[in-house]
Amino acid sequence: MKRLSGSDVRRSFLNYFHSRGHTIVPSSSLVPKADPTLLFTNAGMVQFKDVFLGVEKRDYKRAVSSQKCVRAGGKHNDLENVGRTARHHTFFEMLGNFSFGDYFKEGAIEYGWEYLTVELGLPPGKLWATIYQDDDEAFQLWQKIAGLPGERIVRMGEKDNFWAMGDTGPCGPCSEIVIDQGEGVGCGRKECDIYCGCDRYLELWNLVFMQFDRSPDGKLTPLPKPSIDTGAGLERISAVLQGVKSNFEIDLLRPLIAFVGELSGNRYGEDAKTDVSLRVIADHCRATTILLSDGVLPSNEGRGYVLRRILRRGLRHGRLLGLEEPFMYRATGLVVDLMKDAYPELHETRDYVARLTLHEEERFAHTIQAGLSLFEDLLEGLQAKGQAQIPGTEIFRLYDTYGFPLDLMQELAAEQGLMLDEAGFALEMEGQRAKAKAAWVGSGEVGVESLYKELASQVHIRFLGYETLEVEAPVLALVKKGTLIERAAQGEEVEVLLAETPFYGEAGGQVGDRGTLSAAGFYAEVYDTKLPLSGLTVHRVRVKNGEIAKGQAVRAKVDPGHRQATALNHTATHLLQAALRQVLGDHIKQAGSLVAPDRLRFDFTHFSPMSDRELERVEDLVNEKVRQNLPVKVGMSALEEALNRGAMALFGERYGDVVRVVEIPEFSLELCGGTHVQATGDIGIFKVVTEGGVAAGVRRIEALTGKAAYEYIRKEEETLEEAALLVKSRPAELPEKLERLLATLRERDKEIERLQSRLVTGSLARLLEGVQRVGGVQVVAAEVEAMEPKGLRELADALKARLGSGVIVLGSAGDSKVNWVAMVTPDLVSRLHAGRLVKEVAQVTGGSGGGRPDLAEAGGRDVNKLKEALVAVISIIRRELEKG
RNA sequence: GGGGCUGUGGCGCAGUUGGGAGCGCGCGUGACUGGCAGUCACGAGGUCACGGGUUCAAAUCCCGUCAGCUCCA
Repeated sequence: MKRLSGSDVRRSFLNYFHSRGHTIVPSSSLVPKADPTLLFTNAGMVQFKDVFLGVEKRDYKRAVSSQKCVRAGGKHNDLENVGRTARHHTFFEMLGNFSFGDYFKEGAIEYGWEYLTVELGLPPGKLWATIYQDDDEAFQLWQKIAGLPGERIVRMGEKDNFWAMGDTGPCGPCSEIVIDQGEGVGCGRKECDIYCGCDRYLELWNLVFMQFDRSPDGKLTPLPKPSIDTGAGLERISAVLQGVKSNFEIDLLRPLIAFVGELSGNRYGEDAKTDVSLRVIADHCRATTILLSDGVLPSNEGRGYVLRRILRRGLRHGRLLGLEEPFMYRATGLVVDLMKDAYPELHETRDYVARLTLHEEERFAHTIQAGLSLFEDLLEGLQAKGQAQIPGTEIFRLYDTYGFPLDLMQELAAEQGLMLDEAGFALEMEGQRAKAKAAWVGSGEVGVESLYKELASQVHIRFLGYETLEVEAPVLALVKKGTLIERAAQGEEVEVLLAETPFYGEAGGQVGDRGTLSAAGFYAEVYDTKLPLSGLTVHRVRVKNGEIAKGQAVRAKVDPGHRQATALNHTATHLLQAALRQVLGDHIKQAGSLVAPDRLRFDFTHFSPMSDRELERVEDLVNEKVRQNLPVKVGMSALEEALNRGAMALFGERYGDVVRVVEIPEFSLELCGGTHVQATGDIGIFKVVTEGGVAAGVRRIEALTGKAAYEYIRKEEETLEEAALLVKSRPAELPEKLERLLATLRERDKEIERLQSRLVTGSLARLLEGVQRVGGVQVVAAEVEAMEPKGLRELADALKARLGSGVIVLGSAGDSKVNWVAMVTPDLVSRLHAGRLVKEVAQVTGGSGGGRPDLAEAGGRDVNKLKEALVAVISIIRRELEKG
């Protein structure tokens, strides 16, 4: 048996199969392209799914790869097990060889056996094979090729040894190669055998024999070209070769454990509890680093949420080890060093990954801090009431709203001798799940009309719009309100299908063309063009003159102005995306796009609002490219080749073998079916109008080009000039001028305040002279000069101080409004309520009010009734005093 | 896709039934002072995220927008 490092194993695997006619295919991203059903790439075959399905063709029939994989969330959820076992990981690498209709069972078993026993030198006597119960063919092959005795070939059921991609589609039996590590490994029980779940019998490699196609009714039909898909965990094989009992002790993981152990002052292997934490952190550091590097961002939903959970779980275990300061960001660099040979892209994103990890660590520390103080308050309250259990609703609130980790709560509660009402918590959680699920129903997709599907299968429409804007072609079909018709007359709105068309149907965010259809005695306006299915261009038409009939030849003419204006925006969109990637980073991906003749809208993935500076740099960069007047090159290319050259593809989009590529030399390369300008200079000016958020992690930019951009800038300029004119200034001096104006304004405000307080003291004497006595209580009821509630309050305060004891009611008339303030000194509040008093007074002036017993405010509308209301004050006070 | 929470001086936050915008730290000035956050006095600093609505009156209630946090899918 050879003793190989993880990197050596990886290399030897790729080389072994390469020298046997397999193409080495680089690992695909952890974010599966064109597969929205899958959260993360979780097996080597993911990137070959369409090849197995026959949808996609590649120029090789044998492939080998070492694939980055993540299992966390979804069907394969290993998250909670990670760290507690020797084998579970969130991130791992899967080695696999693949045959697409080339060699089958025999070849797969031959290669598998030879690689393990000859190349790696594993002892044949220790190897076993499991097969599917009915697969006699595999049984015989294992005997013949490997010379395995019958008792070391074990038949297993459907659950273990029958593999399927989904409920329907390719599937088949599989066969696992298992190594018996001897009695010293695993559970150690005498009766331990291959059916035991322990590590003594370790599954090394799964060979999948894809040989059936399962139809929706469950029937299996043999595939014409059976295929092979295999997968072997790199970590497992390395563990066996390095003679260690756990995946975590191999050279790819051990340095991480050592690093974290050193940071926290823990030695691996000394304490079972801290060992779990060390393993968790080592694993989660790998997952975090690689997920971030592949463009996943921590967020509160989807993939990003899984990443956040992994990262935070790592941090939680860091705290258990006593690491309270950020530390994971330091470990990401080590991950890069351990893995960069195999995955060079890690190197490029090194700093970015560390930065983001640190950011997320700080954010989590913040969350914990906030949660801790809330939790302490909660405990205090409960202990005061003598409760020994924390209610589930409270736990849920902390968890749900503030993200406070459940296990941390358990820990803290236990310290205080308190219990958690976990059943109650589970109930709340269930309610939340049910709500989310219920909301999910009903948001179904809109299906393509069946008529279109039928038409698409019958006709083939050639699109000529890239080369020409004018074509003469016969009418294939006319559709009105979802049904086929024979003819359409003047005034009717119908959908027209032509045998050939220069019209671009709405696709890839670019709006459909407009134009005209005409023939002798017939004329119609095309107001929109749709592409409900690939290759099915539908013209939406309003018949202006004459009649159109099926079979008739018409002249189809695209509105060139509309097309050109749209092209400007489309090319500009490509420039924008490239510029965003250059300024903000490679995590920028298109998340939506609208290309219209009058504007463009671009949605992209980014974690925070763009700063003014960033926006400026993006806009500058695009305009620079416009001025360089770069040629826009459009060509066809093999999908593979285009992707290898780094072409931007749309997430979730399926592409054919041959794709259209739009290139702006040394700046932008995208797969795109849209129409573009000849050279970037045609765009003229590029101007961003808005930047904002649409969803978590998605930003939106709206921008203008060409004439629209020019007009926009001109309009801004006019507004500025107008504003400058208003303050008798010029645009360039406007900010300075406004600053001065604001300063004087502030001065004035203060001046007014000063004057008002002088007014207060001035009117004080007059008001004090007018003190009346009602039943032995001093009363001031007076009108004062126009004053806001604030001024009135101050005046009343001053009066109150002078009076010592008494009641004050002040009214002040504004333009069409009366303001009232009433005060009652503390010694009188038991007999008089300022709120009730002022309310009644204000009602005389057609308003209302209220407030505290000692201070109240009110307002009214009828300025002329002010005097009358003041007279009423006296009688109201008299009445109230007599009552009490 | 569906919930919950938050947004108030530079920072951290309080603000009760709608009725006087506050606290701590920081900042400025002055005086005092041998200290571990020196002490005291005075002062500057606010679009209560933004926009509507209700009301005599909104930081407070209602609706919307933006931003952030957080849970579920």
